[in-house]
Amino acid sequence: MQDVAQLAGVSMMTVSRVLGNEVKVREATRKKVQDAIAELGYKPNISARSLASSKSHLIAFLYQRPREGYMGQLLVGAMAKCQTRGYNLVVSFFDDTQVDISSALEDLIRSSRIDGVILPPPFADTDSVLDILQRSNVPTIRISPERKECPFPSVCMDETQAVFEMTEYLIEQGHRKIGFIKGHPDHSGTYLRFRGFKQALEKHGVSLPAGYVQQGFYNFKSGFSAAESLLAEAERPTAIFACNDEMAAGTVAAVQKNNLSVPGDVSVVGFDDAPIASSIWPGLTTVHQPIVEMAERAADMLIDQLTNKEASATNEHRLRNQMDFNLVLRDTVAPPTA
Amino acid sequence: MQDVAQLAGVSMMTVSRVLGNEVKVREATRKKVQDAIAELGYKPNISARSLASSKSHLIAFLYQRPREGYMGQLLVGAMAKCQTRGYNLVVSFFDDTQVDISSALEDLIRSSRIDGVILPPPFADTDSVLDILQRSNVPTIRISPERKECPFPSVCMDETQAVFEMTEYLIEQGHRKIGFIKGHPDHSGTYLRFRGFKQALEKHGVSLPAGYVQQGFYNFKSGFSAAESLLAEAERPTAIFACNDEMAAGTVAAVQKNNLSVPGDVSVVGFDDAPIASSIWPGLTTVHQPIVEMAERAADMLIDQLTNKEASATNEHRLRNQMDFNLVLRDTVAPPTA
DNA sequence: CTGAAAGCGCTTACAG
DNA sequence: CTGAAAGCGCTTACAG
Repeated sequence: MQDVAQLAGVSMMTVSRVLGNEVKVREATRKKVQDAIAELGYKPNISARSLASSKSHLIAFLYQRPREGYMGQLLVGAMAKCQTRGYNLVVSFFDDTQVDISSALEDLIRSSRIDGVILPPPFADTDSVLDILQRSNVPTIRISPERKECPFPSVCMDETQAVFEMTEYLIEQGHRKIGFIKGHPDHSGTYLRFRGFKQALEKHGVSLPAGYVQQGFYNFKSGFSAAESLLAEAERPTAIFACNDEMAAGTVAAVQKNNLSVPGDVSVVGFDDAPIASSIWPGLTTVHQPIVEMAERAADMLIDQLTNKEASATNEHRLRNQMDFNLVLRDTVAPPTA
Repeated sequence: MQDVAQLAGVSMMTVSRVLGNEVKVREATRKKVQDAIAELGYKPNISARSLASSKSHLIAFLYQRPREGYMGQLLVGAMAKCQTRGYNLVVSFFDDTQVDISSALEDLIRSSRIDGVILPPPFADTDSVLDILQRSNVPTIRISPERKECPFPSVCMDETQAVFEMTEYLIEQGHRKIGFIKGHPDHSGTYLRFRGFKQALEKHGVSLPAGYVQQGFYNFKSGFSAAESLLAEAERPTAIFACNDEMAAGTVAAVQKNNLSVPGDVSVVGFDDAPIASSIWPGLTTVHQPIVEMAERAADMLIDQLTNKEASATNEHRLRNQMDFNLVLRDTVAPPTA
């Protein structure tokens, strides 16, 4: 940094300001400094910066195991964005097996001196986690929370509307016997999605027998066995809506195992458009969540807040933190045969 | 740290030594310091440490896209270990699309001041990458490389032997018409595995028609189409060996699409025991690689080397850097029906 | 809009 | 085996 300052004929302070992207630098000065940086190939030392500013430039991502595909994509998005904006992402696994998530989280905050947190489901709605974060005053962005009253901003999608539209699509195709596989009860999406499903059935006067709703847990196995229950119903459903793609894949496997065909005998739809959706045969008809983009936006919002740019950006964020979905119609839906 | 030193009645220097786990501290002194640390709940500031020691405590993991399941598990292992040993893992994506991997890597080394690198396939055998790392003097551990002559240590598995044994198992079941789906030509495992396959066929006098070997690229789609080619052979194979689980899953789907059953008509085996292996139906018979453990060991070896513990540990590592595999016999293999 | 001074919390290198 | 001094490369807080 010394060298850069010397080459540009200014003080280190000015170089620091250029790097920090502050406004109070004359354009000509800024230009000189940037040229010097480029010429010397200078890269700031992150440790020194962290020490001096008592900011760690670390963002934590609180990960819980299920939903591999979904979490994997969130990670990709968050990491990419953090990387380009000069932050590092610390991924912390909190498994169900972990006895005391609260104290583990408190340790993490104190020892890693985290600047902020990205909170995917299910933690985006976990009171104990939210409490600690608020008390510790750690800037946080939630991803797809169910409850809106929390003071932390969030990025989300209208999951209820998405499921509503997909269910209407099934109904338009002629389906009247539609089974539903719920996700893990800890996850907000489970409720949001079920709500949309019921709204669509109601609107079109389609009934929902009790046996048509099965509990799943967002993984392949639970989808498989939930589907087996559905297929064993006296009135076999002609279509099955699974709350995510892993369970939809399990459903497809269960149908095939029972010597029935997808979509000939049973139509199947999922949710997420995770990698597995295009990795099974037939290709899964599903709701596309812009998962990578949601994570990128969450990281952007968080870093904006950390760098005090939120003042100017607040309005923009308020507007753009609800993302668009779209239905991906692949090959697992067809009109019912009977 | 001041406070800890004061409470323990020693200098900061001694506290630092206890933290660094150096030997030259009297047991009694060490005990006092550790008690003080515990009482105060002191956590060292990583930034300050990095700055003073000019070590970043950052380890890079060079990631390339295909093989989601395999890479995901490597990441889990490497992250967990780094976390417990006080390092942070920086995951760097290098896609094929990236024009110039070399200069991207050089940037990464200079700007992030990385202490070391974990190098999974295919980079473990990529000359340009290895050259830069050697020239830059960055400690590196390779995972499952093909070539042994490189000076960087590695952790591996006897993939050739594993495939040999799995192939013998198919032959024991009575299969004589066995198709093979290769992986991406850039990846070392592709060759190691094909070698074991051919050795087993040779030993048992089983022939291998040219059409029985198809090219795949470690993803579902390529496995699906490679399998379709195999199934179209005049003499349809009764078993198919796919070089990884994603391609094996694609193979299972292709068989089912052709109205054949697995394993009734065609047996299928994979390699890795990635999450997808137990996420399809029927459950995939495959070679279990201890992927998480391999990554943990690689991280351990690297950190040992960085903290100069290698002197004492060298021998142990030399001995234990080849991991054991085992065959996981699930439900995709049965004797041929004809 | 720019600069001189002090300090962030550790470790290195030297003494003893 | 332990300690006093200096410094790592930045930023903060204060001047001008």
